[in-house]
Amino acid sequence: MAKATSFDIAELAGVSQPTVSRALSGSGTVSEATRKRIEAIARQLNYKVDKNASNLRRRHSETLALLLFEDPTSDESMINPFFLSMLGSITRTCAKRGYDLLISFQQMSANWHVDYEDSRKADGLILLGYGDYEAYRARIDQLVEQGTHFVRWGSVQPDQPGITIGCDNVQGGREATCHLIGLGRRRIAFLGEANSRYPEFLDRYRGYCLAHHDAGLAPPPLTLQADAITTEQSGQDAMRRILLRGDPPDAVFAASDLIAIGAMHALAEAGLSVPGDVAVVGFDDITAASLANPPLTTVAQDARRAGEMLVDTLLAQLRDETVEGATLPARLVVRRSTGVH
Amino acid sequence: MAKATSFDIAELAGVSQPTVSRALSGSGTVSEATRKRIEAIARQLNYKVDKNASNLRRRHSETLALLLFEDPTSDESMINPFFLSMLGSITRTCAKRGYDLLISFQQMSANWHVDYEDSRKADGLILLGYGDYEAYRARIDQLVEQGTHFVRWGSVQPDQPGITIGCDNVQGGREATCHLIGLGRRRIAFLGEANSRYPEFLDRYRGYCLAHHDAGLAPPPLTLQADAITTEQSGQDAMRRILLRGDPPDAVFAASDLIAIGAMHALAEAGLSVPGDVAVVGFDDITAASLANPPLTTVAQDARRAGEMLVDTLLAQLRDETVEGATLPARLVVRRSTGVH
DNA sequence: GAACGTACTGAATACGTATGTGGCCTGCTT
DNA sequence: AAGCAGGCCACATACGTATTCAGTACGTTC
Repeated sequence: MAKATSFDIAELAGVSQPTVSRALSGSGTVSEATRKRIEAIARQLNYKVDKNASNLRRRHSETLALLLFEDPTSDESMINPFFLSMLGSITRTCAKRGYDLLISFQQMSANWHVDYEDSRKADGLILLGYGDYEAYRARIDQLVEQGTHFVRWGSVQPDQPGITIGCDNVQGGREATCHLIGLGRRRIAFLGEANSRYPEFLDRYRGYCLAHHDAGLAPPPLTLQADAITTEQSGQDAMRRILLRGDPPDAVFAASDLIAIGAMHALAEAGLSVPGDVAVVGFDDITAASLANPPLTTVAQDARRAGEMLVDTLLAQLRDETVEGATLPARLVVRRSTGVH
Repeated sequence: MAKATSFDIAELAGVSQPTVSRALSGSGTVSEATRKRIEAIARQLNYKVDKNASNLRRRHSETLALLLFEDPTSDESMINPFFLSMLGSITRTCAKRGYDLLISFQQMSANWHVDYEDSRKADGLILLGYGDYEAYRARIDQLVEQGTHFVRWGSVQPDQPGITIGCDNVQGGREATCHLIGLGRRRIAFLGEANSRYPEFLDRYRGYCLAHHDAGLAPPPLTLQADAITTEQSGQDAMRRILLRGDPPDAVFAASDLIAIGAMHALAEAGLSVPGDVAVVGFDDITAASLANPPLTTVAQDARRAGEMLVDTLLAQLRDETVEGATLPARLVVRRSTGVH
């Protein structure tokens, strides 16, 4: 049986096709009686508006596209857990607003930027992805230039093109470090790239430095810092390197939970206890943080709120409202890895 | 600047619109010279085929929809980690095959079933969701009746409507339990609903019983079984209940990793060591399993393979090929929670 | 009773692409 | 020289909906 069209309904109802369209979209001025009749027939025929035809005519798709980039180096099956938790919030917010969500995991090398809005598959784009901002800056510039509607999750910087929403990584790093200082720790290591490739990490590192300053302490020495990307293995390696330098730290602030968990493994290897010898704080509050042993103190980003804001900001932009980026507060979640019950 | 259409290109190239369409779709008989010319102009105008118009005309959308249901009871922000890992594989496979992916997290109460294919937003559906099969059986029947194209991940049963792909939960449960028996454990608890609401859990329970039979042991007593759904809290509660019955087990086979991790917390509370006093095995091999302390022995489902099979089976179905469900093997991953290094 | 507003509906058309059909041209066969 | 095949292309049209415009019928007002 072929799919029912609005013409089929029109014929059965003894009206014209436009009347059917008006009756079902609710907006038109259609008498109550004919509307009831049309709706009944539509239900009976299991009629659904053809989205393609409708989108073509109305020139938008009621669909957003979520583009998740990854470092080309990361394991193919592995997705950053924090983004996954945001995914839930984004899909739910889209559903609430009546939008569909297209999803795509892109390597940054692919030229995703030419696709979704240009081909009218989506009305706007949500860009998600840690990482090497400079590497895709050119593509973002292109999006701005083309007038593509998009929002981005990431580190909020003053001179960025486009709309960016992110959490306050500086404040998060500051609170985490402040917490450790408050516990009497004075040799606090930082694990995570402290250069400009990962703006989030850089901000967290700056918060770490600021906390030292706040407390009137000397800036932490570079011997207490080691580069790591956000994998468990990388965190473990970084921790090992610091321990090899001798004179171990009494606390660790890791730029992500995965790094922190890797670091805890390295500490266990070295016979150091957590939090007895070394207190550990992570960042992100992924599921595994509360499941770790001991449960990991961490800085939580509000994934639900973040997803909502991304969607709602993008929708506002589609309505041609003036929108701007935002910074969400980070929240310290204290668990046993810093020795507090 | 308005978007370029195939007419614009046609005019600039001095040909008709159909020729542009044929040149760009590659299929038509267009001379090499004009094709090159058209392609150059298209690139210059940043032309992209309008998907809505194209889909309308061709009557399919090159898009699949992934519908993820959840128990209405589960926490809104929490998504089963195993499905998240499958998500990565599904999106990537879709991308490889040239399909887009729509995603939606549905409560089972919503009437998702009326939507995606009927409105031509997607050519087919992938249904993902643990859980109470009976509760949405009626909807699946309706999908079959309507001739909707879909595949489902779940427990493979003989009399099911539609195409189902799943992992061999019986074999997985059998191997896990066999592993524990091989370690000399004889009082092996099972955590997870052993009734029919969750067919996967039921299968794992059957594997657990079969392993006892294989080894010539008596069927395990019901005092060693406790119901749990797949959350950490529920696992912890279930383990506590069993411990309260006295005469603690020397091993635990949990129907999911989250349950197992909860159980380990309960064991730690009770002062029992893992694996010394009690060996623990989970199911799913979620990320947190390897991060747990001690790292959790578990039964891995091959998420990458599963995602590929779901997509490819669905695509074959769309090509009107005869397809059938399949069962993927499960693989035991031994870690320290069962005391083996 | 004429003029007019109101409430509803139908005819026509546009959205942008893909494809069936038929025509023109060139080059070749007999 | 007539016919024929094949390569290349244009014309016309279909896909299913949303919207503009114009019309009809009816009630209202003076």
